[in-house]
Amino acid sequence: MNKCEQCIVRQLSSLRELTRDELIRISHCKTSKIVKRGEVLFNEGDQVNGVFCIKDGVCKVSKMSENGRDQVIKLITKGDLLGERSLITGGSSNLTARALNDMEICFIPKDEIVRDLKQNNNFTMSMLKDLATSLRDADEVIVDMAQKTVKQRLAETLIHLDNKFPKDDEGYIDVYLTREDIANIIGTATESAIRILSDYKKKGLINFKGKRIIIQDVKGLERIAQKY
Amino acid sequence: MNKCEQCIVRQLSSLRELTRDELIRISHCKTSKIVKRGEVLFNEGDQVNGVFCIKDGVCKVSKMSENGRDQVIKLITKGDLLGERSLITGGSSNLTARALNDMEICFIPKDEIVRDLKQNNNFTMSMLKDLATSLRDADEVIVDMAQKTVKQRLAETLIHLDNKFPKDDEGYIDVYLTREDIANIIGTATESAIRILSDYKKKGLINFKGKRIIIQDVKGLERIAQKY
DNA sequence: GGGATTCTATGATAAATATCAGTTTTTTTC
DNA sequence: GAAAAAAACTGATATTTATCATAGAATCCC
Repeated sequence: MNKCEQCIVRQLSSLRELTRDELIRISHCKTSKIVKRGEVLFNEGDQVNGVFCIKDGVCKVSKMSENGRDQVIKLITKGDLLGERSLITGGSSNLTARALNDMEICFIPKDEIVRDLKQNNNFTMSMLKDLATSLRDADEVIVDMAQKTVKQRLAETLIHLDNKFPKDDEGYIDVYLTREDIANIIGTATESAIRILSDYKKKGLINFKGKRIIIQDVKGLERIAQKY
Repeated sequence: MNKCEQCIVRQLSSLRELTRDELIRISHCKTSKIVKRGEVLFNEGDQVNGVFCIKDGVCKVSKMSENGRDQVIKLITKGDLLGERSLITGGSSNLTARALNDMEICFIPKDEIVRDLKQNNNFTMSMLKDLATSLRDADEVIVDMAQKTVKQRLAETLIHLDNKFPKDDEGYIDVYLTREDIANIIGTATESAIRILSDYKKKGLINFKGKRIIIQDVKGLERIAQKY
């Protein structure tokens, strides 16, 4: 069994507020798991009876729209927590999580987390701060979705991906997204996303080989994302 | 000075978790205020050094998009809290709040709330639950903005307004929104909102006299909002 | 390693939505 | 209560985006 103490997730998430004793207890009840690319961590409507710690890999968290298209709400990556919101609201998940590549995760049962939330106010406060920040980010997304064009949103998403993910040896953004995934992040038709990507490539803003994308002109993309 | 104990806001918000003693302390440091229609409670970028309790009236909370259009994120009404998120994240507000009609509000200084958050875990947990629920709602909004047509979003907004606000003697929804406000809720041009409203009126789904709107066929609106 | 499948790409067209211009109506203000 | 300002409305047109159809490229899978 791996120690939680040195875990990357502990360093980056609210779990850093747990005391040594609490951490030891968590260490003993957590379970580790490998999730293969394409596999589902949980589905919309599932009861999520705990919190996932992402030790490695990336997953997309999405929600099915009433008209049958999937909307990617966020990408969860190494060091992140997943499922804490459903745990707090108590009900089943409103979102689906699916692995984009092979993942290494731990699962902490609900009761253990709830116990710590009730007893360790620093932990609760840190969680509160995280949620408040997420809400602020959500406001941004809502404004962008409502007011910006598809071209602007794609430019923004490319910048966002460039910031969030590491680069491989040649500088390509290290995340496995199909064109459909990208379209589902910005909320457009796959064909539209493809067309705009090709256009940005032609203009020298980006380059790509298949799914491997590299940003060549961040300033240019920023100009598109901001200027109307 | 009004007692906080019987206040509507206390009944409907996380403040219900405060103990009698905490409430008495809050009672003594809060300030009451009248805000006239059109006045701003706080602007994007302002330091909001406390929490607003809405005793009466309605305000719109919006955010300016980079292309210069205002997006209404939510409507805040009688019984709601306002400003707690900025308080928790610590920084300045990312949103602007403006009164839609005359309002009666109380203001509780930041330090008092923070003190209670640190000492009363029930209060913190309740706040945590509220934020988690708001995040879930935000997910819904993001999906709708990204995937639904303007017609669908307007239908949805009308249903939403019908649920959220009381009705006057004749059954009209009791909220003062211009056509531009409505357009800024659904994220479209004012002219588009006007056209679709007229269309819905012609189809007998709604009726309106000026800003006073009445829903005549909820089922019909639901069908539009859901079916693609 | 070759067939099946999924993914990417492109053109043609249709549909949705924004913009611009101008008019009428309502609301505010003095 | 009249003038000014703001809001609501309508038509014409341009732009954006989705849809449909089809073909080539990459990937998966025995």
